[in-house]
Amino acid sequence: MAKLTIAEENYLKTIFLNVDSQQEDCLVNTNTLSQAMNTTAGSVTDMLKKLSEKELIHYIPYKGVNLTEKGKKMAIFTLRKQRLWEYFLVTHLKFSWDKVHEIAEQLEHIDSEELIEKLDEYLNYPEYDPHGDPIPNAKGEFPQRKTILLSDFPVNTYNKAIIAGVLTHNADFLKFLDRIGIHIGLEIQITEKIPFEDSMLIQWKNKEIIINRSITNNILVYKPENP
Amino acid sequence: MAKLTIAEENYLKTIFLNVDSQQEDCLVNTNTLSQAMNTTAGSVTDMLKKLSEKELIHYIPYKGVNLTEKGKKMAIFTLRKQRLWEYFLVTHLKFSWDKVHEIAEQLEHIDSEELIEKLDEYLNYPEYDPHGDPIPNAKGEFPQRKTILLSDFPVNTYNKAIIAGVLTHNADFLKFLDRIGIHIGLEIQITEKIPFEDSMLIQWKNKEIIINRSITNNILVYKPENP
DNA sequence: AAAGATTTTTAATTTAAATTAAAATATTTT
DNA sequence: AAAATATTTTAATTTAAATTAAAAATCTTT
Repeated sequence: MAKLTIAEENYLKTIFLNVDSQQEDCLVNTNTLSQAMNTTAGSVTDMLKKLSEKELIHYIPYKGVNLTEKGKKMAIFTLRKQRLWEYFLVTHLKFSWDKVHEIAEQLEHIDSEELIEKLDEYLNYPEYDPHGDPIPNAKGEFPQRKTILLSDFPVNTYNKAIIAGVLTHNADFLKFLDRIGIHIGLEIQITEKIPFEDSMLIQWKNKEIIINRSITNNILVYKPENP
Repeated sequence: MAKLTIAEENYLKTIFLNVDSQQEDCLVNTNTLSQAMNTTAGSVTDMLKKLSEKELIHYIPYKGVNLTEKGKKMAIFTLRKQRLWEYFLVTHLKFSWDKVHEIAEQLEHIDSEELIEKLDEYLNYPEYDPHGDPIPNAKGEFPQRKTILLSDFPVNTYNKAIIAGVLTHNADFLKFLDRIGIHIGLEIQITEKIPFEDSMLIQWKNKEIIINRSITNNILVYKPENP
């Protein structure tokens, strides 16, 4: 695998995360990247030219970018590193899930495939990181799981769900979830949808709370195996 | 603690390692540093000016450098990080001691005190790394132990020694030690000194070998508690 | 103590990445 | 479809670090 600079790895990762979710040949535009990476459009254009030179992206000026197969491979490997480190930090070093982001951002750029494969083995090949994000395996394959947004959960047809992950890693949001007791793996019951702010009434054990769309739009869930 | 660049941390660490062993107000010179760091004298001078600006070193042009208290603190913290990571790589991820150097060189620059303190706790506060180098604690204090070079061991007065550490981390040297079965903690018996190449006859269990000065000059030993 | 050798510093360049402001191109609105 | 607005690119600077070659200082030798 060719060696990339830290900035290059970060760009590829960000492009991957902004293109993946959407349709086939969708392009990410310059501004989206400059915002996601907290930099300016000018800096982004500069870097896009370099990445295009190296055949890591398909770049159409004024239109946007896409990853090449090579670029996608690198982006997925960076994600793999990031998520394995996050898993290690939370499960072994006892970091809280709202604090691991910055540290994993640094650790993910350590350049050693052997390190990552040994770390993966040591951690016993986890499939999901502490935020519920899938960890690609050494071949770059993601584990499959059908999840939906809590906000899209069909209350009428069914009403039990298990928390699978979160869409934002914003520290305040994560601390808020800690505070109310929501964590990955928790089984909740969705009792009612309330029009005001698209709120939902959810409950588990002896708890019953109302959360609005700013919460439900950021939580992924799946249906339990045995209803 | 003020934040340093990777290059700055490396310079401080190298100065520390080249000044520490010798007398009180010894100075390291530019050329020593350029060789130790695989760079040119010109680059070193540039960096020395910056470090001096930041009051991390005492720099006397044409004479050499020394660390200030502040610089020493930073250098020791960098060593702490490097050695804790080496310990982790060998004891937990099962790396061999000849392979950890490059990776630890990268890991030591991850910027998070909390990470290091949690790692230290997780590792159960080890005092020596896999090469036998002392790991400073969170206060910057080194464990104390009286070791001597195997080549200086007084064969006549006493003849048992325990391997404490190695002075070079050269991979071929370490693999050689693996090959002949010498490892940290091994108790050996020093049977004889032989003038040719300052060789020594050493033995343990059913093994008996002769090693010359290029080996004995790079091995640290100490005397067993109960002779 | 002067000549020659070695070491150090200075100064001019190079590279990767970021920033800013101006110019060019798209998109949206009327 | 032209005008107004958004976005994107270009070009000129900035910063950290490294390199190279020339100039300056120091050390060694006689």
